[in-house]
Amino acid sequence: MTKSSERVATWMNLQQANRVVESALEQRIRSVSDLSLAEFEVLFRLKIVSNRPLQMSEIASQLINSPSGMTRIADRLERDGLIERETPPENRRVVLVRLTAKGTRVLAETNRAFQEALNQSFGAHLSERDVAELRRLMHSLLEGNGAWSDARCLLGAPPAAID
Amino acid sequence: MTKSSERVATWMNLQQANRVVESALEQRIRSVSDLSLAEFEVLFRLKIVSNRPLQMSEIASQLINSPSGMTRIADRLERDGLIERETPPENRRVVLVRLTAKGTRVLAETNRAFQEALNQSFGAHLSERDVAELRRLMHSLLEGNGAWSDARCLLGAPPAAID
DNA sequence: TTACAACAATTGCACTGGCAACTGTACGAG
DNA sequence: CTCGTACAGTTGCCAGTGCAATTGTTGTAA
Repeated sequence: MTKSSERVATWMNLQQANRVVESALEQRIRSVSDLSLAEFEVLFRLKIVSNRPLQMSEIASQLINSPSGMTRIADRLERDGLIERETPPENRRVVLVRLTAKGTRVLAETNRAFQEALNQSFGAHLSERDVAELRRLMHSLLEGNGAWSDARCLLGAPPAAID
Repeated sequence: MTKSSERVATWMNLQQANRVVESALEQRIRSVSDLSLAEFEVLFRLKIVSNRPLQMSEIASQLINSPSGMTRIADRLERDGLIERETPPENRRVVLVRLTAKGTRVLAETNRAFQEALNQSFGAHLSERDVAELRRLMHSLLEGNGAWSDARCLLGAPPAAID
């Protein structure tokens, strides 16, 4: 197989793997809550990755979706009472997003299902070593495309416990 | 870092890498044609992966999108004169999709851009060895999630030349 | 002070894609 | 033969998302 077609195949498999895992996670999350994967990820960022109120743009850049998309997701989460928006007086341009008590509770419950599904997806045929190797490769891929940012990952930051 | 949070980080990086590469490819393709990435992939399957007319459902299962989604994409491609639909007399349930001459031409042009973008995305920081390793991992991941199918990849089938 | 550029977020609009319901076809059981 | 079921594809409808334009805010230069 040529170098070029090897890359095509790899790209296709990457895409497929992503979709398969994504849909497994989405299904599992929906089975225990009303959250979409995107909504869950926002809550996850707020509590487990950062554990502090975040600006809309911070969350958006971490998840690589457009500002407008972020606004929509926040709309839904706010409507359901899982987050609160607040513009700080010292900079009235920004909007800080924080979890509500309900949001924290729902996240904790949903996170259990998420972790289960994740362990199932990655644990099934991948050794711990494989996972580490995979992460290294993703790291390289992101760097190579100028998309690496420490803020975007959990690097070195163990997740905060959920109370 | 715990085993669990390692997996979370890996999953997030996988997702990010996928999005970054996807958007790079999409942009590059759009810069030389009117095709979306999804539309390009259908043409690519028809000519380069299979090089024969395919049923709607065959293409859909390879790309893992819903039957209805496949119909919409085929609608657009047919409207633009890139593919033709034909129901064979021996089984009037199915619809065979084939490339038109125009479709073949557009694909050939667009494929050049696609390959360039792909080589740029994967070639930048990944050695040939890395790419092979990545593919192995994706293979495991798909198998572990019951989503492996030889039909879905290029395994062992060198791409046909585009005339 | 005023004018202007940069920035954060939101809104209007259009498009894509999925689910569920539907049409038409093939095939097996009785 | 005919009925019922499974199958392939399409359509109606709607949720999610991105782009471009807009609002409101901050900082800066004249």
